[in-house]
Amino acid sequence: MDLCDAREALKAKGLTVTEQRLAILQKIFDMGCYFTAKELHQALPSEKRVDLATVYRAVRLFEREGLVRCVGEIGNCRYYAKACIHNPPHAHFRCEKCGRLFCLRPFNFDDSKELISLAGEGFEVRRVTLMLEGLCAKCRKEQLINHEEGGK
Amino acid sequence: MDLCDAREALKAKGLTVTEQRLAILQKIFDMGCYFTAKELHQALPSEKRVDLATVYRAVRLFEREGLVRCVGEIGNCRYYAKACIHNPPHAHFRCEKCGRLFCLRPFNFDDSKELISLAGEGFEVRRVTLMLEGLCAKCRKEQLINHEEGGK
DNA sequence: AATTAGTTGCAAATCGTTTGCAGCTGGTGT
DNA sequence: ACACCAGCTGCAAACGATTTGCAACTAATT
Repeated sequence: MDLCDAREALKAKGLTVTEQRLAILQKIFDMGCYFTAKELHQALPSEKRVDLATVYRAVRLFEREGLVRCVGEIGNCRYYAKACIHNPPHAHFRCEKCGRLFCLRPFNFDDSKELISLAGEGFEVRRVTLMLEGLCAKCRKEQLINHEEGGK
Repeated sequence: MDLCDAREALKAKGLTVTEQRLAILQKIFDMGCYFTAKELHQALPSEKRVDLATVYRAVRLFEREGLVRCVGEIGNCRYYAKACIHNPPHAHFRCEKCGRLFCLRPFNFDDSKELISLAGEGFEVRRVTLMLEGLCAKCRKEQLINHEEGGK
């Protein structure tokens, strides 16, 4: 199943359809690669007055239902992405300098036997989070330039 | 360098040697696979009266200096491990049921060209965090048993 | 339309972590 | 041994993301 219509998705999961959930889920479908609960909340039209707590509750619910998945935790804040065949699991790169998060080329979850086999016998792997950290190309270049200038 | 003596390690890094840092770093060397700042704080002898804030500051400092590394963030809390050749980077598994964290067999950071190559040209990868999540063997077994009983 | 289980908004609570600040201490030069 | 000062520490308060209690509201069912 790979629904892009919020109402259909909620119904398919047997969830109560409310205005707030529709707005939140539709926004999730419209969002780019990843988002935080706060970004989601801010992206919602303010006249709808969806409470931040409601956004958190909805995201948690959608995560349990497999409509959304957590792609990483940075600082004390969680990043989510819509879970659908158009957005397969993939690694992320976080720049220590500018803080930006980059989506990397997908690693195939099912084929990545090697990653999953890291877990021992009897373990059930439901999620793999792969986060790389360091300097992005832009910040690395800037740092090199600064070093040169400083070294003169 | 792979020091196991707290005082030597601090000196080698050019850091001020204080009673508190000695106690904290020595405890880190004595700790098992991973620890949180709070666990570290609680593990310290209470008569020393090392403040929790001091522990946080020390851990952050040690991380910057490469004595310690962050192995993952779960919920809003960070897990650290001592960084030394006896404790090479390795994946972790977190059980969704019991919350336990397991150390998995190490993946070789230097050899894992494949993981690092996920980042694009020009990116500098300084850290790789690989976290698997799901059910540990014990919780999985318990769940199977419960399902059987429930299905009778 | 009545019922009810589930949902929402609001405010307050949590929890890990960070920070401001005044007092203390380690390391250096005398 | 002494004085000095940058850097640490303890304390309490601040912070930011997330969760929760509760009373009012609403979707789905009868």
